[in-house]
Amino acid sequence: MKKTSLKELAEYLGLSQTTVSRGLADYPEVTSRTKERIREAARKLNYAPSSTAQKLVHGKSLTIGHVIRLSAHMTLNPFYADFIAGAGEVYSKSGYDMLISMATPDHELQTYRDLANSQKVDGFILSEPVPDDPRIDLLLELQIPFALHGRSHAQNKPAKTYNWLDVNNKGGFEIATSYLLAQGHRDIALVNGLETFDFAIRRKAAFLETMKAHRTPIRSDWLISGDLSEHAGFEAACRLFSHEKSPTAILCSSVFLAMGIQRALSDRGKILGRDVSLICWDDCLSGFHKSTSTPQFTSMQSSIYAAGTGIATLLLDKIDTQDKSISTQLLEAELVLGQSTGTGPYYQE
Amino acid sequence: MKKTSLKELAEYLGLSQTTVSRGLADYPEVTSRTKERIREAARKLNYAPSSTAQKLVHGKSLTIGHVIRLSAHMTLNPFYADFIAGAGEVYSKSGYDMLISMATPDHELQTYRDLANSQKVDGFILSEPVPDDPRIDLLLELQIPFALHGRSHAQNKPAKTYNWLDVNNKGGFEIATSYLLAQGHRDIALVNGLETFDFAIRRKAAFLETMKAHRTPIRSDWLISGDLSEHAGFEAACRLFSHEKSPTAILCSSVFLAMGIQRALSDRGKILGRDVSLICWDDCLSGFHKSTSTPQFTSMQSSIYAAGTGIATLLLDKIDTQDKSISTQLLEAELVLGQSTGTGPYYQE
DNA sequence: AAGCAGATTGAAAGCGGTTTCAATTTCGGT
DNA sequence: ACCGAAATTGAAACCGCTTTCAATCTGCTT
Repeated sequence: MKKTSLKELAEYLGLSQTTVSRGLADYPEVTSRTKERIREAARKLNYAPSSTAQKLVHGKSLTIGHVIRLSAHMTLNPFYADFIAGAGEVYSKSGYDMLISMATPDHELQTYRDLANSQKVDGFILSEPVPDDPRIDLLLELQIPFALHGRSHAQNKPAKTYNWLDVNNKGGFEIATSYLLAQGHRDIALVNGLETFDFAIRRKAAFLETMKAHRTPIRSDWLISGDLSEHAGFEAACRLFSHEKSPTAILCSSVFLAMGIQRALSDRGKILGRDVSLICWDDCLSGFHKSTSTPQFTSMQSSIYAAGTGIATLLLDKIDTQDKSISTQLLEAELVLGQSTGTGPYYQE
Repeated sequence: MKKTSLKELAEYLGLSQTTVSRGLADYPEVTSRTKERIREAARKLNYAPSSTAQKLVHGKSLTIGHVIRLSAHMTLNPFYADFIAGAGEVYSKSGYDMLISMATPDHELQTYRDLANSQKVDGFILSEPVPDDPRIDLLLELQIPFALHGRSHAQNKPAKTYNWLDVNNKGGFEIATSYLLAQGHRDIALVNGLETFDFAIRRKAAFLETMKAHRTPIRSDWLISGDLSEHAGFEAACRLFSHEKSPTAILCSSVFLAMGIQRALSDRGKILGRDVSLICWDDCLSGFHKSTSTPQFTSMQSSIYAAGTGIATLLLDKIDTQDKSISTQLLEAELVLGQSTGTGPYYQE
């Protein structure tokens, strides 16, 4: 099956390229009879317009770029798959394509620059923001549409103006902390992500503020931050339970951490929900937990797939309508009770 | 910062488009002095060639397509992130882009067809093959280069000829089964993936054959297959340990299954490595386990990241050299001893 | 039958580059 | 000072499509 060009198709039909092009694009001035002829010939000759040529004419790439930062350890956030799936869904429905590019941290900004300048993409979705994220300044300067998944905490600068969609990390951890307090826990530890990331900063702030509001003391060695891996969770729990005094409840930032914590507790003969309570943030990695009756972990749930569809919709809307205004969107996380929480020593009806 | 076209750049320099184009492409016939002038002006005016225009003239898209099948449950294989990271690494080094498209099962073939006909991609990487995978026939017919991650078991047809890269599932499970037998286990259960997938078929065959070769009986209700999720692992283990007679060792197809199995055993007060042995297939989801001293699970390890780089390299080589011959590559999985295995009742020095 | 509006059709000009091929310039040799 | 070869440069064609604008073809009015 060979590829046919518009020219060949037109010659075959004895028509001009103009008419054939218009016929396929369903222009009103082409008779429906000839339209039918054209469509049939196109099918027969297996014709499909070259998207490259179309892009050139229209001056748009109909492509959205996602640049994935490969850290030094080549580690990649497994949730990214879900996020991309959500965004990709939206793209295909709107006739857009998704271009994914890997970049090591030192090439990252240049990658954005190249993609924008060569006009390979009409816009970007950014993930994993850090405070004062330099990508924001760059893309504002390049004047290319973009939307950020999360927010970038700006320190001494005027408020940035850019599109973002974030989950309410602060509100979520306020709810979680309050819940643990209400269940009679006072000795609560935090096992968080690296505080170079915006989400970790917000979650920690929520935890500290809520504890303070309840006049509950916090032990600084119970504030742990690190990778969001099973191993890091295991190590953190080992540290938390190596002294005589240990927490009765833990708040952690990922299901992977939660699994590691559970393993460490198991090793010590402690049972989650009975001896120690645990609430974890759960980005709902699909396929991980299907319709269990009661979930293993009590968690703050938010679908990262939904975040993907939401942010893609937001960006495409900005691009299609040429709307220069800024949109932001905050998704709420939901407290879902599982088997990992129970009442603490200070509980009262 | 506005975009500049070649024409504008040429006018600014007082040169022809031809010379400027050649200067930027580092043609030998342009004096190094003018080359320098051109490069500087390009930098100053922020010029970068339009990749669309370049693609049109070269007739190639320099893009590889990955079509991701979204199952009915919108569930996505989390390992895919790693696989893509590996492939993406190779692409960026070779100047290729990666186009990712989501497709529901009923639109899947059409998605491939559209991408190929509109010449958006120069080739495809296929994942998650099923027996007699229809995508293979389609792409062979469309005459577009592609490579399959895995293999497609053909039933009553002549041997397919296509490029593939697979991990040695059969060899891996033979090693794992033999190891369990050598450690004195006889009552071994298999918790496998869905047998609609090629890898699951091969692993089951390896298990059955190895058991048979050792004249060890197999209980059909100890052959379980299902999703590769934590939950499925939990359920499978619950089933395996609900009768008086239960296995002393388990072979399972994913770390997620392993975690679910461990949880179910924990609930029953059984300890992995002491009461029950477990070997799991581990695709080495990055960030999941960083340099632990002794790994939690004994496993057959194979890096899916490496599979991504390998298959991308294979495909790009075929495309760049126009080589029509077929290449195949089999990666070996490695048995890595962890804490989840110990000797069984029939063990002897 | 002439005149004209309205309906179809097509030639040609881009879109932004690369490349062929011809034209011009430079330079060494005599 | 003159000639030809080598080095440099540029005009124009082309990649495959869309769209402007002019040309042709209808059918209807008077």
